[in-house]
Amino acid sequence: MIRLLIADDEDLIRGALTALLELEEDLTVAAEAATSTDAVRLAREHRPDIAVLDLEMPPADGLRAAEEISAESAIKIILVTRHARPAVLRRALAAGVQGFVPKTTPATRLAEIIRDVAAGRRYVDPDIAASALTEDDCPLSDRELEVLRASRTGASIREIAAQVHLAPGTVRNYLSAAMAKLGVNSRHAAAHRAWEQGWI
Amino acid sequence: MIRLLIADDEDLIRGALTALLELEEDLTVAAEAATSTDAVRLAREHRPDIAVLDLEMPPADGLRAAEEISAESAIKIILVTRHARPAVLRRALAAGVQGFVPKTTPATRLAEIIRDVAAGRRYVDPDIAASALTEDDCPLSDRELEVLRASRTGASIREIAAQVHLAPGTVRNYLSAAMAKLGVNSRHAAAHRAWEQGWI
DNA sequence: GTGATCGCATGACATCTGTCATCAGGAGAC
DNA sequence: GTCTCCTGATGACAGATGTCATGCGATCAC
Repeated sequence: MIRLLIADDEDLIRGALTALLELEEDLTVAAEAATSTDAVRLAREHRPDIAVLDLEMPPADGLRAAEEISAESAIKIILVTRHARPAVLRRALAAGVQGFVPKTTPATRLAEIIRDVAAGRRYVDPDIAASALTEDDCPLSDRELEVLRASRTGASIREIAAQVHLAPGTVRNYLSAAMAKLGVNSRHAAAHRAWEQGWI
Repeated sequence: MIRLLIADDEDLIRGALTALLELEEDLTVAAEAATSTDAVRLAREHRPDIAVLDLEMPPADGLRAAEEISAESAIKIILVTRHARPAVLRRALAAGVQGFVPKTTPATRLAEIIRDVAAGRRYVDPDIAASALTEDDCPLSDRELEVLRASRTGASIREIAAQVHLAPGTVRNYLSAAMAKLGVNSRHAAAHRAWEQGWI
């Protein structure tokens, strides 16, 4: 019997996933978590074989939870995400996850993937993997990503500067560099583009 | 037996919901749709008792599908959404839906809600309904919403003007008015705020 | 040591944005 | 008819933003 931890912030989805997986003879849901912190705690308490984590989960995202769980245990991790971009996959693999499943995967496949991972194999969505190999990597530096992230809410240069503890002029330089790299001419367009690509 | 149409663009979620609902003795899933256009078509073909539609669904959103379905048939509609804001609820009720269910609803409740709606009652998430009654309505005019919508991707005034077929100066006026109403001082912050509120 | 590179900052300049006052043409109200 | 709204448009102005050249210190290779 493969024991699972299911983590998703949306009760409806989490419950539906649990129902789906409990239909399988060899799978059982040992615990459910609605937040990334709960996921880490419940993984520690219940020691499931596999943790199925949603990527989009407050307060820290599922990636952070995945890092923590795999750092302190041998629990295998399958990351489920709506925002399946090559960049996200890269980050997920770096965090030590064994499975990467976009929400566009047919529901019937999920149980098979779980069994695969339980058997020690890895699973990565083939489409995403293919794009990850061909697509360009993120050309932005850490600082550039940081200021772009801060500008997503429409903040002014001054506000961004305060947030990242830099001089306003410096912020403008980073934004300018990012805009040039992304081929746009406003930081808002740059932030939008970077978000689309899964870079921030 | 209550016959259902399930529409959600994410295969995994749709399949999980189907599994969840098929567990109930008196419910059966007659059709599944992955797009809003498919939802309309399958509703016409299969004549389910109730259509369970995800709000966030390409190409037109679930609201549009809900309008079309309820315009041409007596099929009852339950709208499921991640982005449950009072403004969205208002629009949903105007579109003629019988049930409004945020994805934070416990999975165990969904079947009960479906039975309620099938019995001719309405269901609206109580929290959202309460906020809808107390919270301020959207203060923005149609034009203001239109230009804000167009500015979400970080477009320049000139690009927005081209999109909405107005003079650049006029666009600036509308944006300025919207910014004043929302208490911010950049159109990007205004667009972000309006999006947060579910107005665009 | 020297030199190269990198991260952070500054200042000058042209352009874009946001604000505001104003105007022209319709649509209704009376 | 006149008067009043409303939508769309224009122009002027201040301030914010994007671009670019430059400076300064720390680090690293040699």
